[in-house]
Amino acid sequence: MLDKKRILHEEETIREALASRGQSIDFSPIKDLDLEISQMKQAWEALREKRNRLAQDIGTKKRNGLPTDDLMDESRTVNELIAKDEGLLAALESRLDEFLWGIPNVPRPDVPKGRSELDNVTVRSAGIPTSFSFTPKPHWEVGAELGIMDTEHTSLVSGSRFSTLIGMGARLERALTNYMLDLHTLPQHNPEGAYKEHSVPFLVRKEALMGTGQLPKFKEELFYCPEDELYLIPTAEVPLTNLFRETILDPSELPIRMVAQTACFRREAGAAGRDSRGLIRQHQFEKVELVWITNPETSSIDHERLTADAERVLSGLGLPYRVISLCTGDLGFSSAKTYDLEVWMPSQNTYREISSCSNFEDFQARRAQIRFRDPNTKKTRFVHTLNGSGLAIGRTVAALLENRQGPDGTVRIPDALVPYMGGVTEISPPKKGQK
RNA sequence: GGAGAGGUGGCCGAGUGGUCGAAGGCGUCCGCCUGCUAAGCGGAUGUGGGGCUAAAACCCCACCCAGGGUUCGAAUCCCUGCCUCUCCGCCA
Repeated sequence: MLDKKRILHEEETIREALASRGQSIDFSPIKDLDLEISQMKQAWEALREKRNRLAQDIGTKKRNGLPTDDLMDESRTVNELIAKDEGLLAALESRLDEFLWGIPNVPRPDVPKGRSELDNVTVRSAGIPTSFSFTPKPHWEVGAELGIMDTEHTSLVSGSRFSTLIGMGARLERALTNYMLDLHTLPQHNPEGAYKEHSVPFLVRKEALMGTGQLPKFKEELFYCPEDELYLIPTAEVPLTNLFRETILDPSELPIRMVAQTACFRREAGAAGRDSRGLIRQHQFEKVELVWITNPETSSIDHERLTADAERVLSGLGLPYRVISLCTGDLGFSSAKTYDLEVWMPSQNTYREISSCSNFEDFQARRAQIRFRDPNTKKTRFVHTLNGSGLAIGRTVAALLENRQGPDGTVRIPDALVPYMGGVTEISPPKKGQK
């Protein structure tokens, strides 16, 4: 959520900034509503003051045994006016809220301008696209031939966009999870500062999703359990960030670095037909998520650090990737700046997103009321929040199967992962007659 | 699922209809005292909004889990919801 005052004071700047992400928003309703609300509120407050006075006077008189009927009548009249104002105020405020909660974040000035993903800018790349002496297969074929991945039978169980990893496939997923968590949590891997591991709920309330920005606008993307009014998390960002909702932090606690491995659940409404095969776009996938709660003064540098932390996972696994800066038109609703990490996918002969690292500045903090006390002014300020995948596990499995496949279908395990695989260095196709 | 208890400021905790934004304690901050530390003494110390202001001081409104209700007046009474705890049952 944007600061209402900022909208009123820098209307033109913000209007232009939002236009750069393809949103044309007319702020005049906000101006009108705000004026109307503040006038009405002042009137309402004056009435409350009057009622408070009357109630006090009645108390005093009663104690002294004096009559109070006239004051009580007056108070009743005032109360009617108050009730009337309150009804009007509530209606106005909910209209203003609806407006404010639906406005996306303002891009940072250093975000490249553009209309769509075609205008995203490659910031750097690492490794070179894997070359093969044969035609590389898509990961679902590699996985099926290795007997480590199933979708056919799984669809009978859960429908489309679900899969089952089996044997070494499941082991690979577990190894990746542990590898990533170690990389982020162990001090020897993290000279800049280790992440604290969290194990969080997968079901959350509406308020948490409002806080991080998935609601109210993107309800159709979420799985929902109406009986209990709980939503399945689309990312660990939601429980992690909201862990600090409605808190005032001491600046010495910042930055807070958290990591959590969770399943993530997404309905993928509107993605019909896209990436329908394989592990790229599933209703449920594992992800290791990094979250920072940090100081506004350092959030920009912190964003670079967080991105570098996610990159270390890819380079550690020897996967070719590139970092792109999302242009204004491709930026997510809550984000002020986003780097996507894209891994090379040989079967598609292109890079595919495997991590998204964003700086939300105070957008989520304002929604979730996460603040800290500024030691200089002694006043509360909103923190900045950052998060990024470190990494999406399913997509990492896919990338490894594709980039490290051999002509006979054998997949070599990266050195860094071998200890986590119990010493296994490769996954080979089952011999004929075996399964 | 059944029975009961409870949710008050950073924390503990008092407060059952009016002078309560809330006693007392702890913590924190400032000052005094002190060779240093501790103790001691004095003072300050919630959040949001509005008015006034150069800025403060100051004044007003709201907030004692949330939402309703009763009342001239609610932290206090009633209802609903949420959450926590205890016991029983069930269960990974």
